[in-house]
Amino acid sequence: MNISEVSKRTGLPAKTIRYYEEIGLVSPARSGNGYRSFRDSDLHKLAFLGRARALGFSIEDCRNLMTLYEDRGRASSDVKAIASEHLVAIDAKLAELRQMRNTLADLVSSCAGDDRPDCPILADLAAKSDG
Amino acid sequence: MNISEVSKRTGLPAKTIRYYEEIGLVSPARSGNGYRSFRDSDLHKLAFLGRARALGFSIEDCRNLMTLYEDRGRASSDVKAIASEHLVAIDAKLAELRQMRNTLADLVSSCAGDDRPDCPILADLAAKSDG
DNA sequence: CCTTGACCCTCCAGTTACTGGAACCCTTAT
DNA sequence: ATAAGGGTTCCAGTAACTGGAGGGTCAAGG
Repeated sequence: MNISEVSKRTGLPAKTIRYYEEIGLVSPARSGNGYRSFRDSDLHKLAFLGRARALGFSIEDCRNLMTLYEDRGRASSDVKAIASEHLVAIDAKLAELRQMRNTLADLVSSCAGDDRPDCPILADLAAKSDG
Repeated sequence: MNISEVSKRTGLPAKTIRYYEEIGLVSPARSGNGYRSFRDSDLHKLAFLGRARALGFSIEDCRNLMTLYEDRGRASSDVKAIASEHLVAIDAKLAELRQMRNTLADLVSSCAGDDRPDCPILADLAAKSDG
């Protein structure tokens, strides 16, 4: 299977697939002309990676998850540990974003948005808290 | 005022302040010994930048906001446009993160997390949807 | 046989917003 | 003289790709 077919089936850009090979996440065979020749197992791996990435796992997390996936003697606690840590990070990010969103939404709604210069958004950004 | 004092007052790392100078966001004077010599206006600008960055605005947004801030003839609509666009982006990011969080939380809670290999997390990542 | 178009390849540079570190200068106190 | 604690520049690295140049390969059509 050539790269464009794999790209179509996994939803990953060909560039990304080449990149994943470069960093050792997959190792497709090569045919005589130098083209990458993907086996079903490669396709599988790439699909796995795509889903893990879609859940926000870092490449290193993905690498570790993949290793666990291929280790029949793994402990599910190792998988859960990675996922739980990621969940904590997501929650932190969410809290931060929500905070930003609230502040920003307040500012936006308080700004007239007309052709005059007065602007609570700029006023807030310029505010010195030290009185 | 030397850089460490500015760093202390703005909460920005000295490295970051130097970086902001490098990309033209501030232009502190120099004293005879080559040290950066920050005026109050520089401090002001840096504090402004720090707050804008804390709201998640990109450096380019910050640059534009700063320009508007210094333009007495600005229209508040221009400021509002930048902020609104950013708000939309934040909302999109929030939606994406929430989705990830929900899926991930489900997976985490369904995993025993013991020393056995069976793991719904890996099962989900490996799932082929094409039946 | 030649060309055209759709593939594929490698390699290099750029993205975002810093951060770490090396190597070195300035100032003040001991 | 030296040591501590500032400051300086410049280079490299981070995360995960993405874009583009320059160039082979392959199948079909004339």
